[in-house]
Amino acid sequence: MSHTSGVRQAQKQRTRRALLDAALGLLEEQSLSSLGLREVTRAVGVAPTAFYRHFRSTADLGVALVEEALGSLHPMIRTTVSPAEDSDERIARAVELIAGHVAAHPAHVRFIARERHGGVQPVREAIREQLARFAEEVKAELAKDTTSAGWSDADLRMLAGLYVDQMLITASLFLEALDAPEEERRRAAETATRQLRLISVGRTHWLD
Amino acid sequence: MSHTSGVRQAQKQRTRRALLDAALGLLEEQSLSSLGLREVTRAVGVAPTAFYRHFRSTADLGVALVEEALGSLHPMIRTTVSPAEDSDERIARAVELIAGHVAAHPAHVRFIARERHGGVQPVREAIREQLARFAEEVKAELAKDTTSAGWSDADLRMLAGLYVDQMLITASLFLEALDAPEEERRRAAETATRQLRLISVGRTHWLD
DNA sequence: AATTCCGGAGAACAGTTGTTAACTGCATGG
DNA sequence: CCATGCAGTTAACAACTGTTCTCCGGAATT
Repeated sequence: MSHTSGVRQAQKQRTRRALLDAALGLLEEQSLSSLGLREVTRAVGVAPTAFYRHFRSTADLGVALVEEALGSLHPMIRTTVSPAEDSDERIARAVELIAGHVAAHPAHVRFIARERHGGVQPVREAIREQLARFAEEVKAELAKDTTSAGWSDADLRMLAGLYVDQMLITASLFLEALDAPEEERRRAAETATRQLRLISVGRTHWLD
Repeated sequence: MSHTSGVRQAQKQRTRRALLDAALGLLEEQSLSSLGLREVTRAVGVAPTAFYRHFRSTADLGVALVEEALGSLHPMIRTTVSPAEDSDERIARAVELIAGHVAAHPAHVRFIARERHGGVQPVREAIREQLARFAEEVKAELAKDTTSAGWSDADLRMLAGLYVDQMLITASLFLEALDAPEEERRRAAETATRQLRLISVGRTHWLD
């Protein structure tokens, strides 16, 4: 039987975390396909060979980062997309939630935006998979809404995909405005809100 | 006076083209920040130092690729977004046009999608600038449309941005489906059409 | 208390990288 | 026709890369 805790495993997890954090930091100014294994271990202060005790390659580390960045985000979906009395209020809440997430985890957001179409296939695949799960969850939530009565399955899928893509666009918009003066950040939120509102309008008149 | 043609300058342009093409080819499986100067010259069959006769660095080459990939695309905007009798017909024409462009220049599209949020700042900047120009042109075209009567400047800007983003999303969707069976490509076109149609519906009911 | 297990260190490997300098050959302009 | 300009070459540089093998110390197991 393998103890889940213990001095040994705890220390291992600590260096693993250090590797992930160091990589995430280095990835703010480059992309994964140019991230060197030695570069990461040097930043942590550990021997290059120690890297192999945790990851097969930097691509492997990238996949782990994807799970970390997106895996813990699923619970957020339900509360965001779920129906509310006021449509505008739900939109405002969603925009605020995205803005807060970007401010709290900018490196994670940058990593996803960068590697979604990046040069490392397994990582692209992992992101695509997570986003597909997101879309499916959004679709399931949309199906509950009374607004979606009479919608075809393809229509629901289309709208869910649109929402997921819009979420990423909004996130990367906030990311660009992170270090900018507050006025620009306000304008970003304004734009995102307007766009979501237009989609919402299109939604309510879809079956005309 | 410097002759624009001549055996000398012609040969220089030929190797320059060879460098750009080789780089574009190599960038199908990696990102710019990991693209080596020697890698490019080796692919062309030229000495590494010859690279410097054309570009200061690989980032510089990247900027040149951006101009090549997006610079020649501006004339397309007007004809695509310009008003038509039938809205659905315009949408279908736009989707077809994007699909055709992706099929004709897949490497260019992949490059833009990859480096838009990639690890090389000057290239990101160049892409951002070109896309901003696109958005402005789309906005100018939208302003002419009778559907946009009574729209505020911020509303027009929002919609133009939405269209530009949607164009990129659609392009990268087609890109993923390029080597896939025809049925998947058809579904991609279907989804893109539906999404544009929903935006169109939202547009016509915006001022309710 | 003795033994196994295992995360990490150390050294060495062949190969790669960007950049420099000094060169060569040939089209160009006077 | 001769002198200049300049795209491309050759050689060399220090620094870097991923990966292998061997080893060490201490926690975990018995």
